[in-house]
Amino acid sequence: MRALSLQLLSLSNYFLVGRIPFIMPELTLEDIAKLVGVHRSTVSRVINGSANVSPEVRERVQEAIRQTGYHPNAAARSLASQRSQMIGLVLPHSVSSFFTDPYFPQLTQGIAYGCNNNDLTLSLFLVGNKQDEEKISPRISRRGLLDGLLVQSGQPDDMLIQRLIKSNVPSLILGRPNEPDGVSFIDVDNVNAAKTATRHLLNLGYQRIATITGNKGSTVAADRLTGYKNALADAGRSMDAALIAEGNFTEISGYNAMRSLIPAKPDAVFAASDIMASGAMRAALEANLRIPEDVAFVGFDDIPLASLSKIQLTTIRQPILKFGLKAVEFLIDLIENGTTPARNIIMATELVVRDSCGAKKIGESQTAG
Amino acid sequence: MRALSLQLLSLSNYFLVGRIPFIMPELTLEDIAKLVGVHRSTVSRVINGSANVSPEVRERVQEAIRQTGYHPNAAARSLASQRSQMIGLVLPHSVSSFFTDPYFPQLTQGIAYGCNNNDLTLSLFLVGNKQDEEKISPRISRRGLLDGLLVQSGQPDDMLIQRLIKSNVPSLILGRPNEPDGVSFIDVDNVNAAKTATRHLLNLGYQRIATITGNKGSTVAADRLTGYKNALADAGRSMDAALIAEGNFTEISGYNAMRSLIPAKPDAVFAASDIMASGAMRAALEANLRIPEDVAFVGFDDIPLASLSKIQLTTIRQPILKFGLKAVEFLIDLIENGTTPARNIIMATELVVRDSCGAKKIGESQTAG
DNA sequence: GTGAAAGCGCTAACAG
DNA sequence: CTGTTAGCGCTTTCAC
Repeated sequence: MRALSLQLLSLSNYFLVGRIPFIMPELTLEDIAKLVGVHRSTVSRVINGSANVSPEVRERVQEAIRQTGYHPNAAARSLASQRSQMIGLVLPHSVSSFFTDPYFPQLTQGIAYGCNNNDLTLSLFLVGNKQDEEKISPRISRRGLLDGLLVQSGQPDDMLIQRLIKSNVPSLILGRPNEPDGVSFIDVDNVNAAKTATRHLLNLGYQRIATITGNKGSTVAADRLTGYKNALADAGRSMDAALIAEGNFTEISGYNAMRSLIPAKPDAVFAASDIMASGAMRAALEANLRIPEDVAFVGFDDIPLASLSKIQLTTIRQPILKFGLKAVEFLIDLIENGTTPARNIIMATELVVRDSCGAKKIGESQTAG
Repeated sequence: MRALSLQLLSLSNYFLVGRIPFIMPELTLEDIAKLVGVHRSTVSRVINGSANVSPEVRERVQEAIRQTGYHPNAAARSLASQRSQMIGLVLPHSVSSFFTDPYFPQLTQGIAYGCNNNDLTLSLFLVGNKQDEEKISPRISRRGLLDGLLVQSGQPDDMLIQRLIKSNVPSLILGRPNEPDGVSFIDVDNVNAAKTATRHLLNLGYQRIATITGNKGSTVAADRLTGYKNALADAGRSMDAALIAEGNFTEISGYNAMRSLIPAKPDAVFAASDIMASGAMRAALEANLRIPEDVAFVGFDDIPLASLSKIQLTTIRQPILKFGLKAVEFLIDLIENGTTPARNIIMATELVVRDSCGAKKIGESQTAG
């Protein structure tokens, strides 16, 4: 150990050690190599876990790295290896509900954990406005920066997505894309989930089941509406346009949608997100409607609020965290094994029955009766 | 344009164009240079906005770049310039309330927008567990990856923070650090904000003002508690330990804290976060206490929920988005002008009066009387 | 199993 | 104003 320190003094970076004693010198591979008495490439081999190094040399190199606190330079490594070990997460402007709905934070968390598990660095691109789009797009397309891209699916008019997909870097779309031709994506089974939710209401005996949809144009919203319609059709029910209201995945839009729905006297509502369900329930309560006696609710997402609010929300649980982890693994696969042909993964969801749908009360009365 | 395409064919990357017609060739500076008929460094100059280029050449180069869709290689640029144009945002494990509280998502958004404004790329490091810490730390310290670091202040036992600060890359702590020696930070004026909140309750005539604190050990929690105590002391009130309950910035902790507080019969509560205030109000309602008649509430943060819930919350508004933008600018300053001596920025907050504190009702009755 | 040599694609003095 | 010349610190054949 003493010998090591002395040798350090003879390195090119010595003066740094001398002048600013508490700051680590900016060591290079070459420095470590000299220290150990081997060639640069041997040190590189042990760092990269190559098999062709004798155990004895390997140990000495590792010891030197430990002692000196050496870290390889990321830029140099990227340049030489043509791999940055970095992936990007792109959230288009159209998902501006970004941080009002807990969905995206949780998704981001899942992706971040996925990156941790795989020794990847995550870059976050949040598009705030049209200007941002112009500035972000070249940053993302710059070669040598990102090994792969996770792109959140948004509105059809998001040109950004189209541009990025064509940018040569392996991409995976989060959510069903508007134009799914030739691009891989990962999604949850929104159609079946919404169908399950609606059928649950149907099974409970509700007659006038309304729905509050997400932004028209987004594939999530479309798929959940399809599920709702399918359930009704399967049950032989007719569709009533007065029972379909459009929201945009915000609380206030759920509130407004519910107010527009009330005249049509729904006895149950399937909302395409918990946040909207929450707004809708607020509107119902304000109108002196009892939940679930006068009007029952089922949401979508299973955000924390769903189980915390006074009237606990029956909802569809999305495996958001798992979704993020899976997305990272899928992208890695795409990077390593090529993006063609395009593939996709559809993940299952789960119905969580709580109070707002009235199942428990109905169950009780049935037991009582 | 046609001439350009023909010339392109003679470049080293031509075969790529030939085989995979729809994929852009991996152009280099050299390719653009040959195309225009100038030297590589001239192209570099126009890309980097150097003044020393004749307008005519500049225009020709820019045209070629536009036509070819050339983007400089990020790794090569970082390596040569010793600047990556990337900063990191590190969220230690101790802020695991990360995505249950809208605070952090909003902060992240502010920082992301700050990066957009300054042509910076943002890397996100979310520490999920102790293992992550070991894996993330070397990634962050790798030279050549990050120009600077934004580190969220957390618990005193977060060794990660200490390690990062010493890692040689310019760092800025978000929130008052536990050991502020020699490191720059940016924070909101928690002490004064909490004092303002408490004084507001005092001025309204409440006699038994309780507080729900954040995690013991975090500086935010400590500062807000100090503000509460200061306000009481300034008003000549004695401190009652039974009126201080500890939470941890989660909804459920606010709920539990309130339940433990109820026997002490507080007539007002200052909660150190809106989320906790929300949990506390839930507990109060459950105990058949009216808000604000039986017990008044003031929160902290001004999250969207505060103005959306049935009983609108009086709270302290933090300029979270602005805070994030400011943090990025501060960090840039630190990167460009050095980190010593350490400096800090303290941002002001604002009291937002709504229904939960009873000010309006008291105002009405005063007006009436 | 290890060393030598050749770049990865760019920036940045330095001449001229 | 532009070209030349060195690298930045690493990976990766290729010999031996």
